[in-house]
Amino acid sequence: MLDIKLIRENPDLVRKTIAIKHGDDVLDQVLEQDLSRRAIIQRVEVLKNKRNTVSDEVARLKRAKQPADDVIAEMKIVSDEIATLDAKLRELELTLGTLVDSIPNTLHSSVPDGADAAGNQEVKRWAPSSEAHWYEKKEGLDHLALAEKYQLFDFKRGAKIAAAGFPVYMGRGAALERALINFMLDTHAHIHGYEEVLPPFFVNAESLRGTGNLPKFGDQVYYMPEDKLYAIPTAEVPITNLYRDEVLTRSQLPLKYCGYSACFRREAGSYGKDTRGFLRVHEFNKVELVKFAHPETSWEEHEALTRDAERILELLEIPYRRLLLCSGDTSFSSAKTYDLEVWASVEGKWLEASSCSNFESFQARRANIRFREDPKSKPEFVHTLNGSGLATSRLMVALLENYQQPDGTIKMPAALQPYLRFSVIE
RNA sequence: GGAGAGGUGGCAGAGUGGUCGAAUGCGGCGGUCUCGAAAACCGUUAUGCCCGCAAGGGCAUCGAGAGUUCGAAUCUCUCCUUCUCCGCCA
Repeated sequence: MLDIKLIRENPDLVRKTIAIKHGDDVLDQVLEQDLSRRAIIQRVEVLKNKRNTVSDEVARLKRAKQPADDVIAEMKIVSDEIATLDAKLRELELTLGTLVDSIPNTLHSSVPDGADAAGNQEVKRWAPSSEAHWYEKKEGLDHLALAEKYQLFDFKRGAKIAAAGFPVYMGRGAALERALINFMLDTHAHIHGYEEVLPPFFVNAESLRGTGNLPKFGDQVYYMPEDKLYAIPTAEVPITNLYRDEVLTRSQLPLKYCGYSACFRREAGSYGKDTRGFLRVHEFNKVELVKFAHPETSWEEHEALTRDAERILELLEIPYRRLLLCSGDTSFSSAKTYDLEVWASVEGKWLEASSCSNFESFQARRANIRFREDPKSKPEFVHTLNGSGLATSRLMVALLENYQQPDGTIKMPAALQPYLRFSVIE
């Protein structure tokens, strides 16, 4: 959510942002309703002031055992008028709030212009060695064929017991998945200095609103109406909301959390696109990084967070590239986003495995997460950041395909050895 | 799932229709005293919104929302939540 004062004072900037991020052009409505809102507030507050003053007068008369019927009758009229205006104001604030909620976050100055994913800039490419062959399409079995050959995952039975897109991890596949999660958590917690959290996998509507998933992306989230709970699409939601409606102290910042969760996404409307195997599933596993940062250092923290995610890929020796998303591809809530894509050699594709964003105060304002510079100063909004560190599903595709040996066996990355009881899948 | 008791400022805890944004204590901040510190004493100590260049003024907020009333922390209803007991259960 943007600050209404920023919208009021920089309408051109906001109008431009809405256009770039393909939002609804609600700006004129917002400005108009903001004006009416303030006009009503001014009227109703004069009346309330009168009511308060006269009510004191009534109390004084009653104590003095003097009649107050005239004043009371007069105040009845004022009170009715207040009630009418208050109702109008409530309605107006509700619609205004919805409109403001639908305005996307403004972009950082370093974000390049661009209409869609084609405008994203590759800013970095990494491979275990500098040889070009890393990025060539390789012969061999793709991850699905490998999974079948070694019985690592069972998509068919997953579909039987749940639905399509809910994979079952079997045997060494399950062990490898678990090893990846533990390796990533340990690396972030013990080397990168994040505190580990294991959050609930269900959250309420207010939490989803705080991170910006509601109301705009409500159709992407699984909902259990009986309990009014939503299955989390990412651990970002529960972890960012840890400090919803709280005021932190400056000395606590930056707060850095890493957390594993299963992630549930309906992926409505994306049928038929990259749906094979692990490329697009309704349930997957992810280790998420979340930071609550001081506004002055949030951009440094953003670079550091992205590096922390990249470090995982480097330790696993999986080739990747970093993309700086262009203006048109940067998400609704984000001011700037880097995507990390891993190279899946048999698939011959770059697969998105991480997305690292700085939301500045956009989420913090929605979720009301603040800090105090010192004990006497006014609370200000923190900056929130997050990034996948990383999602296992896409990583698994790249890992299996890249580590496939000429003889068809799959070597396990050295970094995972402490977490595994086997060094090769054969 | 059933029964009962609660939710008040950073914390503890008074307050059952009118001078209550809210006693008191603790904590925090500033000061006096002191070589310094402690103690003691004095002062101060919420957030949001509206008007205003500012100084300042106003409105709202006692778990949330709705209602009764000229007037609600206080009365009514709904919801959330915490605790205790019973039942069920990994």
